[in-house]
Amino acid sequence: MTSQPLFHHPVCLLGRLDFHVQEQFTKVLAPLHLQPRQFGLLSLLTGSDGQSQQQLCESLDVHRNVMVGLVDELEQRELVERRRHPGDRRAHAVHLLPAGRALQAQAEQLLDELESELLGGLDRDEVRTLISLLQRVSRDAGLDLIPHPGLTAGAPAAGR
Amino acid sequence: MTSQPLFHHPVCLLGRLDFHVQEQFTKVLAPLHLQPRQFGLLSLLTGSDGQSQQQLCESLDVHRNVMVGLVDELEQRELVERRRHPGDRRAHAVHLLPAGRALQAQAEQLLDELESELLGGLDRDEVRTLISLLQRVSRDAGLDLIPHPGLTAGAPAAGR
DNA sequence: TATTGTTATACTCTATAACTATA
DNA sequence: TATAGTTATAGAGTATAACAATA
Repeated sequence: MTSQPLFHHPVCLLGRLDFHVQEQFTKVLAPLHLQPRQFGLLSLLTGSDGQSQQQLCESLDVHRNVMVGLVDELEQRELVERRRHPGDRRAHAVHLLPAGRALQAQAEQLLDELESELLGGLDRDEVRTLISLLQRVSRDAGLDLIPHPGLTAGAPAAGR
Repeated sequence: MTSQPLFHHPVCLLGRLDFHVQEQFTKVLAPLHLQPRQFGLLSLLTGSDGQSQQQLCESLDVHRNVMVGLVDELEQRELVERRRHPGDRRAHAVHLLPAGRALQAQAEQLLDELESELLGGLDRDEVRTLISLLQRVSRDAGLDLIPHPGLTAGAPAAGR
């Protein structure tokens, strides 16, 4: 036993790396007063504005009570706005405001820089390989990486 | 924008996958009444018995107050034992008891099975590549994967 | 003076349940 | 009856500080 057996386990390796990465991610976003999940929320809206809180919950994998607080804070800061949902009067349609779009772009740039640092030791092909392998494992585990409606089965599966 | 932009980010992809993986890991260990960190603790002792709580803290990346509780429970279950530390009377030397060694082996087998499931969609080379890439990124980030003393620099670096 | 282990306290996060208004 | 959003409450988990024994 010359080297640490614990981190021969992919599960442990993944756990330790992710812990560090999420910590860095949180630190990078802190000056923008954004939590990672709030960044995720803004990013989802960038892709498809006006989703209900329930839809956002499923994509972000948080409970709906938590979503209330996330949207509350973003709405107070006028980054996001609750409007009437067309077609379901129980639901709110969450819309991105200009300041929210701008902040998301800013955050995304910081994230890109962080990822450049984290993956700086790998070349382009290795980065592509790593992402592709993580995506495959995720999909095999049944995680929705493309939570858009209407893509139930046989989706185009970009880059696999 | 046809596919979800959030999970093009390695940081988000890693986070979501790890969340799922750690959840599965926790479920798999539950019948043994072991938390992932307790498994980690037992595994560290398997590699090198009699470490101080402080040493275990650094390897597992938990605070020393948390370690007290982890060892407490394992000691109550007679999986582990606190003995006098030779050379430092402030410290405790944590030793693995036979039942602890047996339980660790059992847990490790369950973990191996989980990993086979999780990585079942990849072939041998792909698994090796994934682990190797994760290890490189971890090392580049300064994470100690081989926390053994005396291996400060120029370690053999298995599989890199 | 610094460090190991320990305990107590406060704070954050999360999970559960209940409620309302709609469907 | 079931669902979207909200609120309140309790529990788990975490971080901070303080303490005794030893270095």
